[in-house]
Amino acid sequence: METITIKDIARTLNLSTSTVSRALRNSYEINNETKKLVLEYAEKMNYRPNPIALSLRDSKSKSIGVIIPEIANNFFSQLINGIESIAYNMGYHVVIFQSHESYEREVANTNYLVSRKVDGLLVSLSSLTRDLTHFEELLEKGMPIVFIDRVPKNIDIHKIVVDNFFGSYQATEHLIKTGRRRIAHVTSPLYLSITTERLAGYRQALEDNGISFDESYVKYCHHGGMMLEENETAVQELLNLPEPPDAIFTASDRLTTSCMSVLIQKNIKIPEEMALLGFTNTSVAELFNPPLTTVVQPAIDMGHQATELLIRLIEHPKKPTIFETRSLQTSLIIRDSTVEKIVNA
Amino acid sequence: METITIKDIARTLNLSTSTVSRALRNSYEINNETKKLVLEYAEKMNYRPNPIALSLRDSKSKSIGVIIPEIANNFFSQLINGIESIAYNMGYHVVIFQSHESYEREVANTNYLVSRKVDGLLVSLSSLTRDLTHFEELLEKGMPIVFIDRVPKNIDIHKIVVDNFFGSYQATEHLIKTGRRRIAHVTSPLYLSITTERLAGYRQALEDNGISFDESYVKYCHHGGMMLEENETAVQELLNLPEPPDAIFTASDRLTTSCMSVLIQKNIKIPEEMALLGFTNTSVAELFNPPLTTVVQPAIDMGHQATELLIRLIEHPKKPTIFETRSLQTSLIIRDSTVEKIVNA
DNA sequence: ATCGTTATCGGGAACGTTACCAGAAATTGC
DNA sequence: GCAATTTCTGGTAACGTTCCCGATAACGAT
Repeated sequence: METITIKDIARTLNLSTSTVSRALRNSYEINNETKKLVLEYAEKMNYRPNPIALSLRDSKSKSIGVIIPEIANNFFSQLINGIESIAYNMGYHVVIFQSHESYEREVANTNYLVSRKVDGLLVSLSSLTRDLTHFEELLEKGMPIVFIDRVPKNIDIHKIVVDNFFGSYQATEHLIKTGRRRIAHVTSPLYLSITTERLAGYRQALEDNGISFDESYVKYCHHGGMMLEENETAVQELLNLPEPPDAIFTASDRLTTSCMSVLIQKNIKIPEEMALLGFTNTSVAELFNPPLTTVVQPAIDMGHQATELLIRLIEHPKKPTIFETRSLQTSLIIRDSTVEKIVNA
Repeated sequence: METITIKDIARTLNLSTSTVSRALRNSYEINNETKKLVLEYAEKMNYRPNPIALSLRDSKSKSIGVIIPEIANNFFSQLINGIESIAYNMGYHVVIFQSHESYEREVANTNYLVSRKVDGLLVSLSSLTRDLTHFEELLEKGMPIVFIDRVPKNIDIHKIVVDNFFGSYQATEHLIKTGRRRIAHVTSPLYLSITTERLAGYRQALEDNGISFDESYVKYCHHGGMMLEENETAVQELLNLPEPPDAIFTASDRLTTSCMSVLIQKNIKIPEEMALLGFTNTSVAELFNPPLTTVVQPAIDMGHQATELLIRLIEHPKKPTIFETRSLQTSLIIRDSTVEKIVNA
């Protein structure tokens, strides 16, 4: 039962490949009986067009490439689910690559996907990506790209983001309203847009509430929480401060869980000694000890929107003048890690 | 800066495509100066061979397909990381597809990957897959396939599994030794091999310790924990028993967290009223309330072994007589969800 | 000088598909 | 009844690459 081709059909049916091809595409210029003949035989033989041949011919592949830092992270895996559901419905396939927060792998993945003739790219930057020429070149060639969440700064691009400023503002405000004054912020490297935006929201919330911003309360982790030691020292440095914080606000998924892990390990009571609140999409935040107050991003919806936009760009390649930015809302889910429970005396 | 082909090189260098092709492959029958000329020009123009054309020609793609239930699950995302690292080093690319525990999507993904000419397949069955003809056909055609974890029963195949019997036995024994007698088992559908093996280990441990097996303590969840309601009723039915269990042993990742979620929701104290122990690879089990005792599978190593085996099968297509089964060990990590803490009086 | 070798290169086919260009047969119009 | 049109089908090139088969020249060897 080898795979059957148009040539095979043509041979057994005594037709030319052109005729078979057109019959299969239901072309108007083919006799109905011939069509029926071909279609039935193709059906019987379980004919499937060879996508490789099609790709080679049309240099397009009906597939979109996804480059993300890592899939073992609920935000990104939910994002992928959002991407897949739309792509699937619109007849596109999704090819996923992880950069593992490495610039080199991001570049390698990009090159490979391009040579594989993906029709478009969905990208969330690695935390170590500072140089963007690999994407800029593609953009100039006209490759449709939509960036998600971790988007480049200072380039005109299509992007799907959340209102990081507000999400961060709201979170910080919540901490202030629940009585915290010395709020630390553990975040990603400054050259990522999400970092500056979240930092700005945090800072604004502090200042709007009469708390002066203190740079020593801000820690930047370059590996996005992938290296526990980095996180550990960040937290330790915070604890060593003359006035250690009474709350930590973490800016990304990994950072949040690894900070919590460090706090537990150091036997610091949450929320009594230290409130904890973080950006994360973990599905099990309510199982944590204590259940974790989180800023969650609409990952699935972001995937939907990004994919819709990308496929629109692919199928209607217009003048690339208007770059679209869609900004979605985060939601703050309050649980026990920021609110002291009233213990019965 | 369009992509450059062998033809382009041939034209500008006044050579034939054959010569250029051979020069690039460093063939012996090409003059060293010509070689140098071609190689330097190719380098300068950043020539990259078109993998699509190569695939079409050789009907192989230097890529392997992965079909798993879902990536938003730590076991599978760790598995993927294991797969990727080996594949990457051996020059293969990895194409990931999710079945979302749906038989239809598993079949669709399989067909697509085959038409995309992947050189081999790594598969972990969906929980709703009972018919295996889509894989059996491929096997007969000689497609290299290695199954992982959720493997078919009653077929001769290559597979990487864990010693489910022992993992389960050990877990159940731990529950017994910590004083539990009425141990429930929440698991996947019976037609999955992991289900019967884990069930057998559970049963054996009970009987070896003088506890008779009671079918009413076993609940099968067909959607692998994807549907919370199914889980909820399972737990509720256990609680409604004349003698409700004092421990629940869950057999898979999703099942474990969703059971815990139900228990918390019903305000049942863990481990005092109910011990909980489950198969899961979640990286945050220690953050849970209480920290969760888990049976963890060596997911990354399983990915390594499966990929090594698969690539060996791809590159050395021998007689398919000897089917290899590699069985790895699980490890029981004891935390508070099964051990009552001594509370200060 | 003729022939077999060696070194070096080009031509063409093939992988599976579609699009363009023709051409034959059938049908229409007058 | 003949030209014009419609209806249907076939041939071929092209996408990028490799490989098989020849071809050409130079070079000794006989």
